[in-house]
Amino acid sequence: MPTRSATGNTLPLELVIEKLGPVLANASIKKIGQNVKYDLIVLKQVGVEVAGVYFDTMIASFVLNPIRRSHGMDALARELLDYDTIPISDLIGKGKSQITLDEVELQRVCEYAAEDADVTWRLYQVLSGQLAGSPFEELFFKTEMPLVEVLAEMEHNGVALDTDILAKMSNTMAQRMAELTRQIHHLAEHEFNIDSTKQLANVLFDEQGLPVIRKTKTGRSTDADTLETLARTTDSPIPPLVLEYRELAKLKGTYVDTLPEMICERTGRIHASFNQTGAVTGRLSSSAPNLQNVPVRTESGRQIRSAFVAGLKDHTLLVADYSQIELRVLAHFCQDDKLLEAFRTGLDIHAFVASQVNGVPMDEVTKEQRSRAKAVNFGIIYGQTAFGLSRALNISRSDAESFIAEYFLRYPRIRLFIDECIAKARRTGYAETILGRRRPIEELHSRNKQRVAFAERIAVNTVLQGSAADLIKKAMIAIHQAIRTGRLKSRMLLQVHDELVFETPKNRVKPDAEAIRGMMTTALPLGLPVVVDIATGPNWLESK
DNA sequence: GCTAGGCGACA
DNA sequence: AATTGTCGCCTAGCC
Repeated sequence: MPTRSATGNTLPLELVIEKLGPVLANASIKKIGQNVKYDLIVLKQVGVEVAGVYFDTMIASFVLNPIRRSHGMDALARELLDYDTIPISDLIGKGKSQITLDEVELQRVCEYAAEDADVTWRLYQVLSGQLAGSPFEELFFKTEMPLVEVLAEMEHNGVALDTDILAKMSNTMAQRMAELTRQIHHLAEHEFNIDSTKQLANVLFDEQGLPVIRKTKTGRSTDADTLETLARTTDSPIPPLVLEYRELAKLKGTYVDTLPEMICERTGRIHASFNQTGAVTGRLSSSAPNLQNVPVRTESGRQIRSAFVAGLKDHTLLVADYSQIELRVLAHFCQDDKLLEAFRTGLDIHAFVASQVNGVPMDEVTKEQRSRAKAVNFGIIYGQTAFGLSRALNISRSDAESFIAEYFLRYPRIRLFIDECIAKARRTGYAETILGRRRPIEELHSRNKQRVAFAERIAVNTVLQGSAADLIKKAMIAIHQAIRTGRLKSRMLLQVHDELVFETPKNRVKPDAEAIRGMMTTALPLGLPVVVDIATGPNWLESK
């Protein structure tokens, strides 16, 4: 049964369904136009390109458009289209050839959307039959599909930005960068482009005669690690200046000067895209702009968060984040008694592990011991080796080895879980999350040892990262439902993997916070406490 | 204009 | 070789 696409070309249904499997397994398909404004761009591209390059994307919109329709999202799409006239051409202009939409083209885009919705609605009905009773039923019908609407609403809500704060930061940073530039050029005894790693390497390693620490694929590394080593081990004054310059350049270029340009004229807010299949593990991704990597680690970076504000009168931002969620998921899967016990009694998990591994009481754990335990805890999630740990902690490899050995001695069931993840992936060809989301993993049978090791790390990490993603998606759907029924007065603005940001009426903070906490902690039954920390404040910095 | 590489922001 | 998953800025080099 061939299905007519938006462009009038034929697309065999069998092919569509064949394609859908990997989407559900969240394989290699990178782009799904699941958000309204992006969908329309995609349709425009499909109209221009036909089902070639943009094939995968088109499939995705086939699946997702009808859901929007069934939830009355078409009005939302029209509303967004209105103000997205300019961003559409902007976005296309970014990577593709420049296209400016005039009135006529805009009309055509709308027609494509309508026609596509008709076709995909029929397709969806067929797919429903295909998927009913399949292993993907819960994941597809109860999670990913309902989430489409949640994401559409989040994108529609947008987040308010205080541009005055950023403008002031920009000025301060520009001054400091000019001063750093002057100093660096003076020390190098000539001007050069500090942003160019190639030119910087020439200055540092050729002209200044500093030792090469590490090589990249094409040259000599000048990354932060390298510059820190140079700052520590040589008496050249240049590396620390470059480090400071780099930090400022990154913040200014990526956030401080760029975010204000992304403000929608009509709404006065930033409407990022939350991409539903942007990550192979089942996590969301965010783009245009990416609001999932807004700085928080360094003090100057953190300040950028103060520009994200509650944009409605008598509202506050409310931030709810899962505490140690991936470690809790690990505890859920491996059922290690000591780990479960630690979470059930609400202990500081890193300090607890440190006390176990070092054989000292909890209250005698040093900062050093705790931070090592923390690094190992994260390392487990990433499939770390002794070499990797030694580098991360700046300790000897043998120390790292003995620490890891001691760790697995204390937590044998974690070792068992890791081995089972790998064995299962080898047997079935995929890693599987708590909701049955699958990620195909091919390289476990490779003859290349390095690739096998990589595949093994993926096999473990995907289960943990993906299950945590499943959990928060479930929570988002529940919360969205409560918002729809009016039980909650908050609006969902952002998702940052283990964190949700809301805009909440000030007089509703208490009831909404408790309801949100309740839905986040019970989104899926893990068999151990799930802890959610909640904070409020006038901006994203002070809500912590 | 487009792409690859280096780098670095986040969980 | 050496810890998972993303997005995006900037440069350099090719067309």
